[in-house]
Amino acid sequence: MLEKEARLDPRAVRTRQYLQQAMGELLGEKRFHEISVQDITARAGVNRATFYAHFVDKYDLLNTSIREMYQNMLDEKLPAQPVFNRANMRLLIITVFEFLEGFIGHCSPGSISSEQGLMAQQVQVHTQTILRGWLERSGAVAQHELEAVSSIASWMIFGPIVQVTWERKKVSADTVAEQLLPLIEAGLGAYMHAGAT
Amino acid sequence: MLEKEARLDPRAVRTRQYLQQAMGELLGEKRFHEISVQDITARAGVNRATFYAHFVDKYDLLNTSIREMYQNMLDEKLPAQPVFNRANMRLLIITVFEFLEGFIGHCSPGSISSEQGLMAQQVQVHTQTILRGWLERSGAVAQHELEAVSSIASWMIFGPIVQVTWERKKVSADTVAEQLLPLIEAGLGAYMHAGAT
DNA sequence: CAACATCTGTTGTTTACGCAACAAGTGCTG
DNA sequence: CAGCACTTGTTGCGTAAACAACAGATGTTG
Repeated sequence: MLEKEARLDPRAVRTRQYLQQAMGELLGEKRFHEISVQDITARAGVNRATFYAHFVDKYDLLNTSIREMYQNMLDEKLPAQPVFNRANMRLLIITVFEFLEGFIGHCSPGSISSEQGLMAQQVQVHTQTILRGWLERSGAVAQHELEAVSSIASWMIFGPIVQVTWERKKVSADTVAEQLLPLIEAGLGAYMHAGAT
Repeated sequence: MLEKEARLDPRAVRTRQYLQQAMGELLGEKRFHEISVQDITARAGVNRATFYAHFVDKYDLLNTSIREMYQNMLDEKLPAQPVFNRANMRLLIITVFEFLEGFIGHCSPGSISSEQGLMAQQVQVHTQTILRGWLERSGAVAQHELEAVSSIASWMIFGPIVQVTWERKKVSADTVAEQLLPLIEAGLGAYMHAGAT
């Protein structure tokens, strides 16, 4: 992602950071449903009314945080203006895998907490949004097909990875990518850009 | 020190912390006279106009920071309401020694920078202020003698310690205290409280 | 020395945030 | 179920900080 268009007031930037950091700390101490907005703001040292100037509720805070962390990881691994091609799909698969593993990899098998469910959902939705952008940039899909194709593509990546991650199978991100790419190409190769980047 | 009487607005507390932390970082990178208020506020992420809402200039910031750090160390080592007695003088000597050593102990012998000079001055002045408070609490000194006695007492502690520290002699805080206490008692024993605490 | 770049100290205005309070909602307990 | 403690979402007001701009001061350079 390029430089933000409008510079945010440093105070607002800071406040959001405090709130997000507080949420992260509290999630390490108790379950999501046990955490109140009061807890978050007290931990962050921010007035509770200020919380509502930035987020609708604690779900909004969590979802936003997850999306931003995921997007930061994508920004690190992918080119600045990715198109829908094999190389970028590979990088995306690896990123999704590593991101999910980072969250789920620390739980006992079969245990799915509400925060993990929420987190997984955010990753899927955001992955779809990203793919939609890629497809639009490539111009290989008709406008009315964008939603369908991006949804299918995201689930082809997301579904198998979620299953592998939740079942705690010992596989590497590269292995997963090598297994998924041929299948994705078989189904969506028609929309793929032939060139690099 | 007991709980502050009026709760400071958390925003102001934070801003001061940022500024003080920025000063500390910059002092590790360049000399005091090379540091501008602009540098400090940029590092702290605080608007320059805000700096002047809290401090008169960069000297004020440095002096205040030194005094607060020193006072924090004193608060850790001394009882809540110290009186002018042998035990507390001993603790004070140890604290002064350790505080000065913490700043000066990392320089080459004979090298006295302007920040160290400023820092030493703050310690002497603050030590005198503290001793004045002790004497006043003990009631063993007439009002018109408070300044003189507290000044003498502070220099009897401060002077020898500064010399030892600057000359880089390898002595412990306890050793210095054992050497200074008899001399201080000989000179100021008449004002000392006999009891503990 | 004049010109210039940089910094300082200040000012008025705008913006984000702190605070106290309130009504309503939620969960727990006897 | 009623009572209670706690939380939520919101509001109006006051406060601290951000911002842009200005005049003056300071240090450097040709």
